[in-house]
Amino acid sequence: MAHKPSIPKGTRDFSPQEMAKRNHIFDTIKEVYELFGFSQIETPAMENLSTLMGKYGEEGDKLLFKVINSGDYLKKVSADELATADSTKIISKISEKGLRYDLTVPFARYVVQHRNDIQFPFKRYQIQPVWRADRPQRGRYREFFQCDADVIGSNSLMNEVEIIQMLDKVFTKLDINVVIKLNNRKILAGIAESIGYPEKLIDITVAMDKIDKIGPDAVYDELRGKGIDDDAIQMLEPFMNLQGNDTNQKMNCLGEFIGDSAIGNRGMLEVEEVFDRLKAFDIKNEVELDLTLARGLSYYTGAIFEVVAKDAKMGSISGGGRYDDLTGIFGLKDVSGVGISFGADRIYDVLTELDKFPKTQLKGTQVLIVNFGKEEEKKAVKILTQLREEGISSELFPESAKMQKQMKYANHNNIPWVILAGEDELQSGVLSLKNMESGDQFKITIDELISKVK
RNA sequence: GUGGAUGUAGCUCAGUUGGUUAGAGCGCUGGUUUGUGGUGCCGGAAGUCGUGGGUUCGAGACCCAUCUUCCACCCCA
Repeated sequence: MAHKPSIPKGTRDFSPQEMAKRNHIFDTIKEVYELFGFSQIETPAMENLSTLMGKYGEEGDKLLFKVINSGDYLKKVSADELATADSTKIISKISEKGLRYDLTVPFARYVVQHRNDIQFPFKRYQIQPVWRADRPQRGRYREFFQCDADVIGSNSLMNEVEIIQMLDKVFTKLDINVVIKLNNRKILAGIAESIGYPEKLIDITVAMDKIDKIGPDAVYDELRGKGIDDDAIQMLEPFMNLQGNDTNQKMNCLGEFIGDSAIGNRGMLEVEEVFDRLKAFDIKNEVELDLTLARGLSYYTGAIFEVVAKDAKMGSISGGGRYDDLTGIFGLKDVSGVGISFGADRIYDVLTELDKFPKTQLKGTQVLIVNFGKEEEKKAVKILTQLREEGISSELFPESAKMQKQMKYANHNNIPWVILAGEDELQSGVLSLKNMESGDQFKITIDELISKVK
């Protein structure tokens, strides 16, 4: 090898062992989604750039991977334009496709495009990779999988409640202790309104969101930097300091604060209703009203969710919210949706850190038949076929290699049973079966073997 | 995108103020009287020291660039 081949920054290969673990995560999520009545769709890796641009804020546009046009892609660019070296201007001429940044926007596009075939409310789930041209770090990749579930075409807060149940169920099944954080964009809007800066909603919420990380003083500094005056900042203080999980206290404090804001009040009512409806269900994990939870995506309009693992240092491992008009941008008005996304790659990292992957061997080959040579192979093939017909994953070593090599192969691949069918066994008509874990070996007939391994 | 670290056998890492043929453990591989893996013993292969330049009589060590990974910021799953 002259130069070792490599893969692009922030992308990864997955080994068979890793795939077994990843599938454990995907299967768990899928199972819960289907249990709640969601059905699966897929959309292309590439979307038209016009579908993606402007949906994720200014930062998001920068993080989009653009796909350069095929053929002579510079043909449409004049020499003058090229000379300006203005990449933002030129990009629109040389690229009209981009890799999807998330699954929600492509879904909105899907809903609008197929509106006549869809029966609302439409509950779909989607498990596919997304791409972001971010700088990679731990738990942060340029290609990663999202596992989305959305209900579109229903305003009922029952959907929010179901989503919280699904979050709870998935993380309970995966054995990760989490805090499910809940907030509402309308409350945040009420706060911005009450301190006199309704137009600074995004700046205020982005700053508030960081309180856990950088502390109140740094948040106030950032707000000042955004042009919020000290009086307004002072008004924020009381509930910036509201910690813990006392929902009533938070709501009371909030009521006094944003009582005059119509939108704020609506947000409070929504949150109250969600908590109220939630009482009818047995939720295993903590559900916390977190008034500082903001979430960057600009399309959220109501409930917002975020899930954080209690026992691992990792950003959010799941997030979502309600968006009242995502399809509006694509020409379909007044269709509200609410959804969540599990970050499978981060969940993988958390499970690895906490050593929480199931210990029981994830299903692989159960039986290896040792290959003793041409003659014995004929009998071995029959046994192999019989085992497979019984639904037992089994393989015959493809060549009559040394016994040591074949045993090592079984060992390395965690194959629990090895069948020895050599000259002796063919004579006597019984097989030798070896348990690779205990090392025990005994004579057995094929039928006994099948019932034992099955 | 901004700032800071990192990169030596497949993996985890040693490598002294620049000085002969670059080391260990694990893994891999061969043997241990040829029908038995995972534990023992003996042997072996394996590295253009991330890549490309430069300084020097001499560079794995120093300088520059570039890439990767990691860390902080931004933002986020």
